[in-house]
Amino acid sequence: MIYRELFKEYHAMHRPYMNMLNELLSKHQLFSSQWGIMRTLKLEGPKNIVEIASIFYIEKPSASNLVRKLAELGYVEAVQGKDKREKIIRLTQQGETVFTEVSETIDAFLSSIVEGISEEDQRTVISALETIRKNLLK
Amino acid sequence: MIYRELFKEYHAMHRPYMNMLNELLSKHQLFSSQWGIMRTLKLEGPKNIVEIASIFYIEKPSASNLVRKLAELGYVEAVQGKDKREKIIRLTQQGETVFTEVSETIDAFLSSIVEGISEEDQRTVISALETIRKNLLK
DNA sequence: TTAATTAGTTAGCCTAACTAATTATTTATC
DNA sequence: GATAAATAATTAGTTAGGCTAACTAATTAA
Repeated sequence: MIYRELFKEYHAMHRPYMNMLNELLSKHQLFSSQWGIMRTLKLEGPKNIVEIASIFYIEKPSASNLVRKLAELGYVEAVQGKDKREKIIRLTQQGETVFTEVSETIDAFLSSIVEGISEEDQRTVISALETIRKNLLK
Repeated sequence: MIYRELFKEYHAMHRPYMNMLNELLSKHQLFSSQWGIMRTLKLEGPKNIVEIASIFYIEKPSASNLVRKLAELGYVEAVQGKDKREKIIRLTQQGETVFTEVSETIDAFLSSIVEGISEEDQRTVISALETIRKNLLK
């Protein structure tokens, strides 16, 4: 029954975490969902809408909307692929610059909130969360 | 930089988890936020709106709304305290019954998704999440 | 007694998701 | 090669689940 406590603590930390994350991102007119997309585009390269939806386990219209907002901010742009229906989304130059800036803020924030957790324990957490996700998807 | 991976995995599992949880709860017209309140009232006894807001790190109007919806479902009721402004919220008889029923479903679900994670590792995760929450709140 | 505080609600806003239906294009089938 | 089926993306409309500002009613402090 220890898992009860696990998910209780999970829910307890979620809102304070999201609130703080969004507060930090708001200085750049960003929200966590949009930031997630920027991070993915930076680390994994350009992606189309279907790919973005699948990476974040959201529906296409949700992904499409988030990308539209990022494009309005000037942080991403679409290039047409071979397939004329497809929009390949990538960071703009401005997006790259903002990413670098925000990345520092977020890194400082994240490293501050894991203070007191050993690297070994962090690895255990990663592996546990991964197991949970995989159990959910099967 | 291992914390980057930790929060990446955190976000990756969050949506599949919430989707499944809400799907299970929907059979009883419940959502995860409402379920959280029912669980708290069951395990910790009656609470007023301010206490509920503080436990879930949400604002008073948000707590008030969630309680109103639970009351409309007939799962909770308010009794007046000594202070006439105060509403002390508790589970109704129907709420108790539903809690027991749903609890079984949710327990089965949660235990299925932690399959493959040792109890020791689960304790490590709990302790890590708790550390993060406390770092966030200081 | 009056001012400040507190509990709760109402109204209106926003993010972040969803489904259903539509358009444009590509791929598969006959 | 024509047509049917599938796919990429969008539009329109809905919802949960938060938020702030402003309010009423009751309590506490000055």
